[in-house]
Amino acid sequence: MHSKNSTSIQNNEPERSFIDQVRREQIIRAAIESIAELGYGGTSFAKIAKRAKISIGVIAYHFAGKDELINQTVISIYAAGTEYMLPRIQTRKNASQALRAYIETNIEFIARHPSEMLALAQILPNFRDEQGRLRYDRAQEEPILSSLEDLLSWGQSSGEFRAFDRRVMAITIRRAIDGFPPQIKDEPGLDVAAYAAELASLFEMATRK
Amino acid sequence: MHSKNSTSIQNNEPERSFIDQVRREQIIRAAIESIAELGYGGTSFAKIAKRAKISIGVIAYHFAGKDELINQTVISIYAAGTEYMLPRIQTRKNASQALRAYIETNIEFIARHPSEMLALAQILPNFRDEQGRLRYDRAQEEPILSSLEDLLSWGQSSGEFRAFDRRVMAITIRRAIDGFPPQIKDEPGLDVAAYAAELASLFEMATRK
Amino acid sequence: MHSKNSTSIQNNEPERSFIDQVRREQIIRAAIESIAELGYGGTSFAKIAKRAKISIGVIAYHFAGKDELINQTVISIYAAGTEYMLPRIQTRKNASQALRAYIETNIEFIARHPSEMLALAQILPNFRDEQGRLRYDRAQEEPILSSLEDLLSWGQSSGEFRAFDRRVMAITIRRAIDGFPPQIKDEPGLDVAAYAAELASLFEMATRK
Amino acid sequence: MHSKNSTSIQNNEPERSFIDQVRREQIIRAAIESIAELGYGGTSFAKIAKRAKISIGVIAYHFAGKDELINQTVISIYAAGTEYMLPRIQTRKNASQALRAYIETNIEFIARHPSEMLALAQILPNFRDEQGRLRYDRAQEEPILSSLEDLLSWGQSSGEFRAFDRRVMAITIRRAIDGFPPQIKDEPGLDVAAYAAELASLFEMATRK
DNA sequence: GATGAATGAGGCTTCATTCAT
DNA sequence: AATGAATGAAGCCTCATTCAT
Repeated sequence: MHSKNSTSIQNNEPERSFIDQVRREQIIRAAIESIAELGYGGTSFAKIAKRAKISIGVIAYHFAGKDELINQTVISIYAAGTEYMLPRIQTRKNASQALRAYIETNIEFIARHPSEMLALAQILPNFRDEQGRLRYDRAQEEPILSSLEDLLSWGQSSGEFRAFDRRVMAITIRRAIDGFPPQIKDEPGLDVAAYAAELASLFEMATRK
Repeated sequence: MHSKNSTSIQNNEPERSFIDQVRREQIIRAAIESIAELGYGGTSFAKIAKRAKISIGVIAYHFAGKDELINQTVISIYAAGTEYMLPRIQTRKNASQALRAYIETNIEFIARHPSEMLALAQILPNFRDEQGRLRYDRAQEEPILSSLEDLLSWGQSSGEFRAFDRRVMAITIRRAIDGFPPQIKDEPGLDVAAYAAELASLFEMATRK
Repeated sequence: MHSKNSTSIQNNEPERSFIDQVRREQIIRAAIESIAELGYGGTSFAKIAKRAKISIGVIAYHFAGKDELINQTVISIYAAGTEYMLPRIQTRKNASQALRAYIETNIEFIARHPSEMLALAQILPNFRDEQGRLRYDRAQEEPILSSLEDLLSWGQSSGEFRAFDRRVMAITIRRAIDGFPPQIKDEPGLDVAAYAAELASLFEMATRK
Repeated sequence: MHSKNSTSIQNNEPERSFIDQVRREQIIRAAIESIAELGYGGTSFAKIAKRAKISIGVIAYHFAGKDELINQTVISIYAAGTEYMLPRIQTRKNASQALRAYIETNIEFIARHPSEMLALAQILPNFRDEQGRLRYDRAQEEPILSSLEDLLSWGQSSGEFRAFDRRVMAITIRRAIDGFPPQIKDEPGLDVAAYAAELASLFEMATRK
């Protein structure tokens, strides 16, 4: 098995057998849960294997190494997020509505996938190469910020939004969203819809003319 | 040496010789730099010792263990932050001014102490006990959030601020601030004052009536 | 499949299907190339399988284990060597000519089969049993040395050669030949015929009366 | 401890404590014996540690890694060889005597240090880097061959030796010497002096006019 | 006939910690 | 006050082998 396809998003993936796919998903699931619960540093092949009730060697058989496992985990989470959010955000009448949808949909997704998002929040600032450089640095976040800035740009040119610095606004929105996973974990009974609405209103005030 | 300060009741800090204090600060400094550069997981006693040009044993001698070293590092950073920010934030005429000062002062401090804040951003979500529970969880952040909510409450009762959920607003402000360290690291030439002003304006719009 | 050939008594080789033979040769070829390039320790079933573009399991299916694969590889190389050299060495008029032919033919064969000989030079001193004893020790080389000593003996009794210790001479000749594979690998443009002639002359001087 | 100084012969070595030196020598000795007995591939930190009656971690403490241990082992063996042989070979009246001394001294040294030489014969063709390239390739042997060629050159210009290819002769002499360790191991009762004398005579015949 | 899947042993390395000096 | 030395646990990874399909 194996075959790292690293950080690239392209589809160099070799065809995989059904059983291989199932195992990989099972392992990724166990990895997500372990990282969400014990943190990135607290997660090891041994812990993942125990959680998935398989032997350690199975992980090494299905993934080329720790790097590939983590990478695939990130890809898997991003894919789930995109699949969920894309149709809910696109095709809005105006920028104001689109921004509200963007924020609310993100918060909803987080509330539905708290483990995934906690895991992601652990992996992103901890996953590094041998020299200690972050594997997912600001450059990786660029497309996310860019598309958000496009949305803000739309609102400004349409006259809905005031003249703010789009980059600062985009970053602030992202940080508000990214900060939600620990929130929901700490307070599981939280009214998610209300939180999302409050956050959307906050940025509506912050952006409007 | 050794002795966690939690054991001493009266003073909360055992008397330390001058040389001991110097060594501790030297080690904490090296720890901060290593964590900022290599991350929490990439930092070990060995790396800290090499950076401080001392033997590994010295660390074990001056700190009871890894936990105490990290704890003292956090305390040291918080102390520096409080010392810097407290006089600059207090004694403001109105809540609106106070909020602006709060945000700008925080951003300024981060820009002046990027390593400390990067280290803190690494420690907080990674420092765990044997069971995997975060040592610094939401509960530890409570006082910070509370005092910020007090500020917001002041603005609301004075009529300066609109009726928003104070907790959501406080969290969003904190996340905006906490997200700045990687920002300044990635883009060292960034105009900090402008960024701070923009952020302050953003939340001024978001809070005002 | 499987079945070490040592178990079959009569034939010393169980009947093999055509496809089985082809596969075995393919695997042995890949093994030779891998060992020649990466060394004995750097070669594994995984590396061989990748080079032969087959799955690891195939090797296990066609060979009872690593031992049998290596054994068959050695046998295959020896067979090729014998087939090449035997007709070129036998039936010489005198011992002096025979010795020259022996040396030159050996060097020629090595130059034509550098991978095989490099692999052999890796296997012989590394292939061991569970107790760490060499599978191919001095005893295995005995027939080769003996036949060479016979040649030397012939020259001494015919009066062509002086009275030297035949064993020491035989070993020295073999080591001169065995040392050639890395030579040719390091310097591919080497004039092989000249090297062989020089070596033959060297031992002509060393043996003649 | 640690501090690799790799393949370089220079003395970048940091000062070492007495106890550290003793441990390093002890570990190197155990490594030599293990490699001589079980081969390069059969030797591991675990085997070395058991032989030296220390824990595995001790090896990791005193050597930066496997590479440094093997490197230091080679250096140690070469140093012993040079120390033994240099005074016995230098200052000879003529080239013929010098060549005889060279061969006999080498053989004597091997007979006195069979484990070292067997270990060396294992390490040289097996010690490789991550890409599979030999750490000690032909280039490393160059100085040895060169000094031997110088000796041969001396004999040719003095009129003692005939006009042969010095490189081929030098290589053949080296291979004759390098082939001796397994010889003496296989036949411990061997008359070393006789073997050495026979070999010296062989090359005397091969070189003389 | 052939393969993908799984396993357990063993490899080297890093780590925090303890201890004698 | 400081350090060098040692340790055992745990980490990831590679390997030859076995087994069910």
